[in-house]
Amino acid sequence: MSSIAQRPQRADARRNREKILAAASVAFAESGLEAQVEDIARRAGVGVGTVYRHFPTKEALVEALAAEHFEDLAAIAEAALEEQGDAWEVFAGAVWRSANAAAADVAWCEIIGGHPTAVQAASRGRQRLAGAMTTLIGRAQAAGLMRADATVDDVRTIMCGFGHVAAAQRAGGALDWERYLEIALDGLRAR
Amino acid sequence: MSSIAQRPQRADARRNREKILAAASVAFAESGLEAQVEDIARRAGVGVGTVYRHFPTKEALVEALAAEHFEDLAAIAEAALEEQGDAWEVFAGAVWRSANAAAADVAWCEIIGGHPTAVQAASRGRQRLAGAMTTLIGRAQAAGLMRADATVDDVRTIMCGFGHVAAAQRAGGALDWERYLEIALDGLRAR
DNA sequence: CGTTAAGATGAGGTCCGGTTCCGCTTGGTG
DNA sequence: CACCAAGCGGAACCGGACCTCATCTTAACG
Repeated sequence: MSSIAQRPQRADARRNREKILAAASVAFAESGLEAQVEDIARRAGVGVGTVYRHFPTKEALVEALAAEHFEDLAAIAEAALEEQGDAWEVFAGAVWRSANAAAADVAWCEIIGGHPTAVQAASRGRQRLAGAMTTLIGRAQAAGLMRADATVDDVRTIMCGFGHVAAAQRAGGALDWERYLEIALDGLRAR
Repeated sequence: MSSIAQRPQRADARRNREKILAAASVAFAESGLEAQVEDIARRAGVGVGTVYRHFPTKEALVEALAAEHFEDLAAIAEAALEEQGDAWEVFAGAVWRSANAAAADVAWCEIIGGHPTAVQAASRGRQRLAGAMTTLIGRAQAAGLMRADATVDDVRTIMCGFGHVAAAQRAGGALDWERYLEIALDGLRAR
């Protein structure tokens, strides 16, 4: 059973996998999750067949990138755990940093906004993110700076709205995601 | 030139137009704007060709319904203009009523959320809505109950987020649009 | 009741985008 | 260097959704 010690992946294959991931990242950032597989292949300089050799389905590609993004968000939140000072500012800073990271990337906005495919996957990063956020929220509440009934889900909900506002803004709507966050975070503050 | 006084539209045609509009309304409410033309035709009890006779394109159908929805929202806001009492409560009440009207209708959420097609159209209703909202906001600010820098665009932004949160909620996410609105509106309140 | 043009129909055209598949290429190994 | 399986390419396939059109139906009017 455990004789799966096959010959390791060929070097060019490993390289192609990376190229595809990078190309997909760019394409999705520009065009959102409806970017086309053929476009991704072209950017990566490979044929569509190669993309499908590495990722059985377009959805798998999306999941891989979504997982990556959630890991990034988790890293931001975990870094905030180390910060000293006003607990509200630490929390809000983490949210702002997350938003800034995501805002320029259409697909990232869609993922945060709750795109069905992305919601399933990325459980590991999402859990790390939720864990760190819970702590940040707890501290801000303990300091009396955040409304006592706030939960991680509230933050998730706000970030869902954020994702779509940012996406709509990039699509040309006269919206402003920074303003959105300002208001929404104010709504989480203690009165 | 002005001899366009053709024979009036046939009675069955007028009836069919209404049936199509009603069917589309239901289908879109259930499945969102990606509901299929064939499904709409089936619900209306007509052939697809008939749908296309009345609406040159699916987009035209969406626009017609979007316009209707914005008129409804405008009516809600204008009704609020007549209300007496706490200016903040009047404003918030109008927003809550709008949200309640839209929340059960997937397409309505998508439209409010800033669906590209819908944004173009419906200019008349949107203007009425914006006008009434501006007055409501002004009154609440004059009473010192709303943050002084709030604008109609802020409300639009919040409602964009709302639309998507509500849509995501219907799609199964563990989100809660009522909680969302509670927080967002709190963010608009004067401190 | 006959005539006519508006209206209805729905099978099929067309386009689009994900996925497959088979013949060719190539890195790795003996 | 010879060999071969892993890997690659991209034309073809396929399903799904919007839309068209040639043919049939019927409301309206004299």
